Amino acid sequence: MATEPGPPRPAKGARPNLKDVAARAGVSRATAARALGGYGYSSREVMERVSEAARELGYEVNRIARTMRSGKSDIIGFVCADISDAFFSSAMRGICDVARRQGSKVIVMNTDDQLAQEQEATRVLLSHEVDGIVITPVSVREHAHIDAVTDAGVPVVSLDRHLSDAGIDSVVADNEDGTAHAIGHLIARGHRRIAFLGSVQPEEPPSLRIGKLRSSVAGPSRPSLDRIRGYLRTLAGAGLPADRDLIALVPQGSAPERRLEAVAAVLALDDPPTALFTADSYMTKSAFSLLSELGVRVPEEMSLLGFDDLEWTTLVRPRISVVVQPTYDMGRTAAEQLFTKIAHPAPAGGGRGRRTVVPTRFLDRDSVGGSLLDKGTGP
Amino acid sequence: MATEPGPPRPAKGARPNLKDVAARAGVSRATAARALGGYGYSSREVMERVSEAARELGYEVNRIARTMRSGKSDIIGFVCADISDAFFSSAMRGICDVARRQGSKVIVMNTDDQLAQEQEATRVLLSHEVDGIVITPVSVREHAHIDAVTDAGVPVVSLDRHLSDAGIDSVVADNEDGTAHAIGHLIARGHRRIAFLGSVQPEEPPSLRIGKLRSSVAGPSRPSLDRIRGYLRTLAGAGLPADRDLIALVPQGSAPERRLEAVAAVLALDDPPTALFTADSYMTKSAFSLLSELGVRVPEEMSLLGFDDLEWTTLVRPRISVVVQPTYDMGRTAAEQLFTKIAHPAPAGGGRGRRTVVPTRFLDRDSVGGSLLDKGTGP
DNA sequence: ATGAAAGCGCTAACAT
DNA sequence: ATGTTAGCGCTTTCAT
Repeated sequence: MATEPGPPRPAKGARPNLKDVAARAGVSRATAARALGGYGYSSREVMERVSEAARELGYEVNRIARTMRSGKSDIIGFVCADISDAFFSSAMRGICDVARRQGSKVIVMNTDDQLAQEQEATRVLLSHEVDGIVITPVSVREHAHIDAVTDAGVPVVSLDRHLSDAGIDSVVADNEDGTAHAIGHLIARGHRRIAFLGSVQPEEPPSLRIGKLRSSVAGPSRPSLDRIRGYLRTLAGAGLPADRDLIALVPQGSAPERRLEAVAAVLALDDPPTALFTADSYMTKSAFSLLSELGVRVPEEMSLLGFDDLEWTTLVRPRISVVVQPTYDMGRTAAEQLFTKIAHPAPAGGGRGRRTVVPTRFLDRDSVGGSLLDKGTGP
Repeated sequence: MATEPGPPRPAKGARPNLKDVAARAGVSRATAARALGGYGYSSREVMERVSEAARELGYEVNRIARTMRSGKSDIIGFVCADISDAFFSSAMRGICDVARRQGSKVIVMNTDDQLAQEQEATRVLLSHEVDGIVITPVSVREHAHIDAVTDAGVPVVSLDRHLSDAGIDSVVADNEDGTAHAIGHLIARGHRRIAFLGSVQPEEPPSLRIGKLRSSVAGPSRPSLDRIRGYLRTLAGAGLPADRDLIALVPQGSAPERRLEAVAAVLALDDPPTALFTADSYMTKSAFSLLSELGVRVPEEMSLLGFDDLEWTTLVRPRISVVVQPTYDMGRTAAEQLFTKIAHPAPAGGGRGRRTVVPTRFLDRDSVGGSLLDKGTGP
């Protein structure tokens, strides 16, 4: 039992703890903690001896114990509908990258757009003492469970949706303006009858009021509604009448057939549109599929313009013009704001909730042509 | 200070703990824990009183404290190259679904295929006391850090890659057979010169030996190499010569241009192929793009067959025939095996590591035609 | 069937 | 600059 070359080692094959390191370095646990944690005072010599011991033992702090003591877990939560969806997995990557830089990790919870699952997710995350949560809320009205999180002193940032009248920061794309720009582009190309194909939350359906001069959609801000607003606003701004028949809304999460039917119905109108604006990637896919199946030539016979970029939009012919939102950056931004709040806890009450709107970009490709009704349009 | 209707409540706005519940129910902490946890004995009456108190207080167990005591965190880790990649996000969803059923959560760590990041990821997960880890290892040889995890008594399941000679369970697709089937299909359609376009780990390059009668590729099993094996094997089985010029391998993570060049080089051969087998989704995309740009008609002038299904493969014309791996199910299966190991810890040493190979499916669509060399092929 | 008490590994307040 | 000590919230013997 030599003691000189081999100072105390933990007998077990288990992970060494701070006591082991301290013993090996011949100091107290508190000193070892200070030396390793880099806080408080410790002499250079002790610092070296301790980190040497830690290295030899392969010591790694037990973050559970640290969390218990400090209240900081170095874990944040991401609550979304479905991580396998391209929007969320891209945002997730942005969140992860920020978290890593902060020494934090991310737990993902899928809700499938079910409020009950979202409520459970927040409870579970709270019970794991997460430092904060990025959430894409199912509902923009029912947010008692989210308030409960902030009430517990845990910062929350809402992604992709503003929460009405909750003092919660949010990061969303400029859905209304992005759509407005796209519709403006169609109008500039001579289109007068432009269809809007989109999805809406079945639980929070919009109530559309289509008027001769002004049209509007009631309900709180959310991407699906804001895009309709952008559409309506631009039409009105150009003095064009809105036509209820040109607006097809299917419930979110509908079977692909429902979307196809919606597109087909619009195409079959007596006075059909000359351009289709598809307000989300699912609709864009359905519309493109159907047009392609029907042999409708794009953009010669029908223009197509969509929201959300996807890999395939440049692979098909014609390449689809789209409005893109910076999904990765939205995740990144949400996470950055979250960590700011974690570092500087708001003084209770928290104010109004900062709303960050990130710009979309319009990618002009080949799926929009001049309107057939608009004679004299060059190639 | 009425005590009858309002038994003790925690004064603070903070989360109530077991002591609060116990006090309100008028029992000891141990009893409250038993009643809530559903273990040990407790009278029906006490049980009801305790859960009533818990409900009233909005009590939720503090899992950090529970983990500290029990050693079980109800968290598992998923270590992958990049969660925004479709393969991983789909697998992730499978893992999450299983975890949820088990009352567990998932922390994701991205490695960008960097060994150093993977090593750090495993260390970090260990320090969070995760119950197990699903990992897609960067390297199939360098797995000391993974062994360290199992040595710490934490189960690991490897996804998409077998670990050579490590006693670690793995779940992979039947890359070799899936490819063999696809190549067999091409041969049956009369193709004799079939190009193989794929990617390989820059750190673990394969050494190809192309012989008159037999060809082989050295190196441990991994998807990229196994697909080459399936290709070579099928060629040999059909008595067809392998041609080194028809095999183009770019380093994984190469810029798109590199892939495009590789495809172009194969097309420009003096004796060009009549069919292209693209061994991963990136290559499929590059090949399709280039063919489309060059105006090469598929499948009339060139057949195309790929590995991995993607949304766009049915959107483009012709629709691409592909070999698909069940990504969601692979994640699900890996997680199921992980939880089995968590529930029944292996008796140290752990045996040889169970290898699960999940079948791929061949989706015969429109991108494969009869070879031009093969006269008399019907439409 | 219930309670008392120890202790998981760490950090932070206090003492030296 | 370093050591001592208490305690985070829970689970789990061990008594009763």
